[in-house]
Order: sequence, then C-alpha cells, then structure tokens
Amino acid sequence: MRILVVEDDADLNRQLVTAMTEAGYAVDTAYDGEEGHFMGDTEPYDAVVLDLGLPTLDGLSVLENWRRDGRTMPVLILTARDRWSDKVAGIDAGADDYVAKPFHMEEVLARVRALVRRAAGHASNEITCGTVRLDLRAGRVTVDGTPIKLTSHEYRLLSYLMHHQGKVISRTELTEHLYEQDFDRDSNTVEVFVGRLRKKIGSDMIETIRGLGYRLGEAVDG
Amino acid sequence: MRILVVEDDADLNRQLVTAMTEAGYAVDTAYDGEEGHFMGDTEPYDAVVLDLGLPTLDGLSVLENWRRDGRTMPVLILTARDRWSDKVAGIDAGADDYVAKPFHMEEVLARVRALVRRAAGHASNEITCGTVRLDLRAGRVTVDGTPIKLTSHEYRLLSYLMHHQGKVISRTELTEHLYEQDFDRDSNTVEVFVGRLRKKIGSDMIETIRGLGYRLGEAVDG
DNA sequence: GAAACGTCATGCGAATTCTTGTTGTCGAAG
DNA sequence: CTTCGACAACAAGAATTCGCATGACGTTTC
Repeated sequence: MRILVVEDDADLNRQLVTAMTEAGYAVDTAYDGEEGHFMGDTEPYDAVVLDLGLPTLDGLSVLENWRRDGRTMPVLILTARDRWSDKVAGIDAGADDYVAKPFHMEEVLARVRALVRRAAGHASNEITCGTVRLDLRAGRVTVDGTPIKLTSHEYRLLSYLMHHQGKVISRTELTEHLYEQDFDRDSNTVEVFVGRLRKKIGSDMIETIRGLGYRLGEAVDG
Repeated sequence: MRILVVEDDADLNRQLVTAMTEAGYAVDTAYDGEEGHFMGDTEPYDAVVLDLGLPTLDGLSVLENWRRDGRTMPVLILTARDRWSDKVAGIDAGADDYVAKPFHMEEVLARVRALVRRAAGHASNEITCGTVRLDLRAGRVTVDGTPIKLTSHEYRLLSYLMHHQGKVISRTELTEHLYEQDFDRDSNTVEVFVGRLRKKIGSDMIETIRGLGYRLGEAVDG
C-alpha cells in the first residue's frame, strides 16, 4: 500500500511519515500544494493524507483538481478543529474523511486503515483468504492459526494482494504500490518476493497468470 | 436511495429523518440496537446512520454483527464529541465515517452523500455476451458461471471482441490491436487464437464472416 | 561486527506463442 | 452439378519468452 502525505509543517509531516511507515505503508511526501497535486496526479496512491492549509495551492483546490481529473483514490483531510464549515466543503469536494487538528496519531492511522480497506471493498479489519488471515490493525499474519513472520516488503506485498483478492495484479502495479517513488526497477525483485511469500504462506495461494500478473484467492463473482 | 437511521433520542431521530427525507432519501428508522440490527440485516440499505449509545444493544456491537454477517453497506456512526477512542474503535469495527454530537445537520447530510456516492462507484465493471462473462477489473472470464483459464493473448483477443460485440472485426484490426507496432505478420496467428478461444468459450460464440473477419454476439447494424 | 533484509544476476525449466503443413469448407464459375 | 480456387480451421513441432530458484552482494539494524 502506498500513501501520499501532503503537509507543510515539517514536524507534523515527519511524524506522519514515521507512523505510516511503521504501520507498513510505502509513504511519499509533499510539502506544498503544487507538489502534492502533481504527485497525486501522476502516481498511483492507495490513500492520501492532505492538509487543507498549504502554501502555493490550498488543500481544497488540490482535492478539487484531483477529482476533476478523475482521480478517485481515498483522501483524508486534516483541518483545524473549529472550522467545521471547511469539513463540509472538503467532503463535498470529494474528501472521504477528515481529522481535526490536533489529532491522535492512532486516529489518523485507524482512518487510513479504514479508507484503504474500504476502497478494496472490505468492511472489517481482518482479511482472510483460505487459511491465511491478515490482521490489519496489528499487522499480523497467521496461516492455519499459527502466526508467521514477514519482512516489511513481504507484508506489503501480501497486504496488497489480500486487499485485491481475486484480481489479477500486474507486476508493474505491484512495484508501483510496494515502492516509493524511486522506481527504476527493471529487475526481478517482485518475483523474488512472491517466491518468498509463497514459501511462507503456501505455494497454492498465489496463482501466476503468465504474461498478466499474479492473483490471490479463488473466484469471486461480483 | 434507502437510508436507515438508528437513534434512540426521539427528538434527534425525528430531525434526522426529516432532513434525510427532504434530501430525497427513502428513510427507515429504528429506536434501539436490536431493532436496528434486525432491520440492517434483513433490508438492503444504501447507507446507515447509527448512534453508538443505544438501548438493548450498543451501536458498536450492532456494527460488528453486521460486518460479521458480511453486510458491507456504508455506516455513519454518531458519537459523543470527546470520546475519540470510541471513534477509533468504531472505525476499526467497520464504520465508514462518524460525526461527533452535537453536530450540524448539514454535515451529516454531506457525509451521507459522500458515502452513498462512493459506494455507487464501487461496482465492478463487467461485460457479458450470452453465457460468457468477462470481469475487466479482476481479469477473469467465466462461461456458464464456471471460470476458465485464458492465456494473455487469448484474453486480449476476447476482451477486444467483447468490447466490440456485434461488429465485424477484420483480421488486420485484430492484429493491430493485439500486438504493438510490428504488425507485418503474414501468418495465421489470429486464426489460431480464434480457434483456441472457440475451444474454450464454445464455438458458437465467435462467428466467421468469410472474407471480412469475425463477429462476437448478435449482428448490430452500423 | 553480526544478523537480517533488500537487491541483483544467472541459468534452468516450462508455458506460451509462432510457424508450417494439411485438411476442410464455402462460394462462384463453368 | 461439378469443379476449382480461395479462405479458414486444425494439429503439432519449433522457437521464444517468461517465471522461478538460487546464491552472491550491498545496505541497514541492533
């Protein structure tokens, strides 16, 4: 899962990035509206944390531009506590959620979790696929009830696949969502991680669709 | 659009129902947890407004039960302003949004709008032709409900034909769309793939129009 | 400094795609 | 009605691409 954080306050920005990274996301960051707008328009994010008060281009405009351009990724906006009218405007501009400043980091994390899982069509914090169970909140994975240890990249990979069960995910899509911006990867890194994951959760879980990508889980009609 | 409001405070309940109705929704209402739980489990709502503090069964449990039962409709929870941990719990239990009491009615409306709008955009796009169904997002093909395996070229071919149902597609058009630039192929590759496809999805699906090309589905004038 | 993690390169094995050749079918002309 | 030519379907081997395991190397972490 790849997240974009747009926040001009350096301190807050760092805090957010740290928390998100620890939670297992790949995080990109921007410090003003224009930069943020550009990044959100050009890179595929699974969620965005967007401050409303930004230099060069305010958050609301950034959001409106994204929506006008057809970008549908979930957006969580950060706003001053007492400006409730801003919230309404933000939501009508296409925000999916908001948090009032100052906030508890845990709350932001919970909301981002919710946005990501909802975007994937899941309602609860536990995703299962066969005998594999993923606890999003704890970042824990069990197979047949026994917990297994995953490295951070392995976890991100599994998480992304779990969120998109039944779908064929191309290798490019995986690289884009697993890594942060520096993506000159023309190597077989993804394949290596798929291999390692298979070794840990069982090789039948992830199906290879030659020439197209990978798929986790059985047929889901919908 | 059909909305369920679960709120025990009679005054608030009435206000919510009035506002929702004026906004153009069909509104059902419940005054305690058990009633609300039952209604949400048995009727198809497009969104639910759920108070957390309820008699007979608290809102959080109602929500958890719904999610456990696989109900995925968007839920907006109402909570006391200062209990931020409740919010986190609610969100992790599967709430899609929350509003703190006391709230501005306008804000609740904006949020419900957002929820409904987002849920609507979640439909998976698929094309069908007779018994053949193609799920574009999942990259999956089923015939008579049973999934079939296609190689990447077969899939691309089918996809193109499905997108142009009823039209006669020439062989050159197919080669140009299945391959990148180098379409100086003077071979019968396309025919081979058509043959393989027919074998997998049934030979009646793709009709041969001698000298012109192929057609999937019924003829369409144009 | 050691262990864990992520990245990269190589070679093998296998699935897919391409080619070739033959058989089958349709349409029109004699 | 028959025959001929062109086009399409099928089959099977050849060629190529693609995916995977493995192990080495660089980097970070404790």
